[in-house]
Amino acid sequence: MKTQLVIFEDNENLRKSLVVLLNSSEEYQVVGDFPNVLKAGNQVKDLDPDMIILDIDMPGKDGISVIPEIKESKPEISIVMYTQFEDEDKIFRSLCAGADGYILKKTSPMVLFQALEEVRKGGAPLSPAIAKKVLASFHQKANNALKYNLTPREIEVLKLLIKGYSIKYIAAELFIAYDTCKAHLKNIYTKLHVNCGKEAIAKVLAERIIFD
Amino acid sequence: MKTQLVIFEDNENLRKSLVVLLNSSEEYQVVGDFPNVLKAGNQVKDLDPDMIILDIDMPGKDGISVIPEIKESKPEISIVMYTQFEDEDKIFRSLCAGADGYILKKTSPMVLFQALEEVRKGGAPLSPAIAKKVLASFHQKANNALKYNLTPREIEVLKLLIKGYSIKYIAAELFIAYDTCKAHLKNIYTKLHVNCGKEAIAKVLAERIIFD
DNA sequence: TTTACAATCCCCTATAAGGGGGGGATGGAC
DNA sequence: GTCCATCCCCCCCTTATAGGGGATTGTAAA
Repeated sequence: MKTQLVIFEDNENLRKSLVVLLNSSEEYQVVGDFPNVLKAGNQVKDLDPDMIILDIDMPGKDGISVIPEIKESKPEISIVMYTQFEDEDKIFRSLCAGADGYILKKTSPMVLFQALEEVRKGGAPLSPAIAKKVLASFHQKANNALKYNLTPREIEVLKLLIKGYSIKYIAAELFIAYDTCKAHLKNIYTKLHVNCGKEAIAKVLAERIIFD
Repeated sequence: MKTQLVIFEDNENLRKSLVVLLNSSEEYQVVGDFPNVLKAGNQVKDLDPDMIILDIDMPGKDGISVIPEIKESKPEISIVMYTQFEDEDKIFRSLCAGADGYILKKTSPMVLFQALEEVRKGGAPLSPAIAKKVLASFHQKANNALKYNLTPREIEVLKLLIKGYSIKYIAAELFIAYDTCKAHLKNIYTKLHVNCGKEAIAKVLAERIIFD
C-alpha cells in the first residue's frame, strides 16, 4: 500500500519533477498535483491522500490559509510545508494552523524525501534553521527578573499576580496585609513600566519573563 | 580547531564510551566529563567548552536546573539534552530553560553524533518524537477560541484585553460604547469561566488560546 | 413567522484596584 | 555609627471594574 500524496506547488517544473520522482519510488504515489490551492478543500476531499506537500506562495491564495480547512475534514492527514520562506511569521502561522513539518526549498530535494519518510514514521521534520527558530520561541528571556530589578518578594507577588489572583488573595497567600501587597504591586508596576495589573500580566506572560 | 565538549551523564559506561568515541573523531574533543551537575557552573566556567551534552536524571541535582546558570555565564554555548525522558514536562522545561537540542537515548548513539553535527552547523536537533510534541504544542492553539464558543466580536475584545488595555481604551479602539464593551467582557468571562479581566488574561496567555 | 442570539447601548451599585502620602523594623554596606 | 534597600504596615481618595438590571436592532436559523 503506497503512501498517497497530493502536491500544491505553483512552479510547474518543480512540481512535475517531484511527481515523477515520487511516483518512481516504491513507497509513494502522487494522486494529484496542482499549481494553486483555490479548490484545495474539494480536491483533497476527493483524492483523500495520506500526505500533502504544500507551498506557501502561490497565486490567488496563500498555502497556509487552507491548512485549517484540510485538517478539519481529515485531521490525521500529514501536511509538510515546502517553501523558500523562513520568516517567523509564516513559520508560526503554518505550525499553528496544523502543519506537520516545515522544509526549506534551499536545502537539497533529498531532504524533502527524507522528511516525507520521517513523517511516515510519525516524526515531525523541520529544517535546521526552522527548528532553531521554533526552539528560540521557547527560550525565556534570561533572568529578566534581574533586568527589571525586582526583589525576591516582588517576584513572589508577581508570580501570583500572573495567575490572575486578586490582590486580596495574593496577600492571604503570602501572609501579608492587603496594603502591603498593594505597595509591592505599586513598586512592581513602576519597575515594569506599566500602569496596572492587567498590563503587568500581559507584559510578563507575553515576554515570558517569569515562567515556573 | 576542534569543538570542545563537556559531558554530564551519571551512567559511567555510557559516559566513558561517549568520551572515547568523540575523542577519536577529528572534530570533537571532550574536555570534561562528570557524573553529576553539582558543580556544573564552575566546571563549565573553567573548561569553557563550545558544547555540552546534558543528561536530566542524575543524582543530587536535576540536569535541567543548571541550564539557566550555564546559559547566563556563556549564552552562545550549545546545550544538547541527552535523556531517556520524553514526557512533555521535562521537554518543555528544558527548552524553555534554553536547551538547543533534545535527543532521546533510545535512538541509536549515531543520532547523537548527527545531532552534534547539526548543532555545529547552527541547527537545533530534536528527536522525531520530541519534534512532534513540540509541534503539537503549537497545534492546539488553533481551535481553542472555538472551544469556548467565543463570537468574532468577543475575540476582538479579548485580543485587546490581553494586551493589557483598559475597558475604556478597548471601547474606543472598537468604536463602541463603554457599556457595550463591558457587556462583551461579561459574556467572555462567563464563557471562559473566569471572574475578572486579570484571570481572563492569565488564562488566555497561559493556554495560548489567542495569540496573533 | 417565531425564536434565538449577537451586538449595541443605558442605568445603578458595590467592590477592586490604582495612586498618593507616611512610618517602622531589619540587615548589609560604607 | 550612618546610610540605604528591603520589607512590612497604615491612612486617604479617586478611578476602574464587576455584577445586576433592562432595551433595541438586525440577522439567521427553526
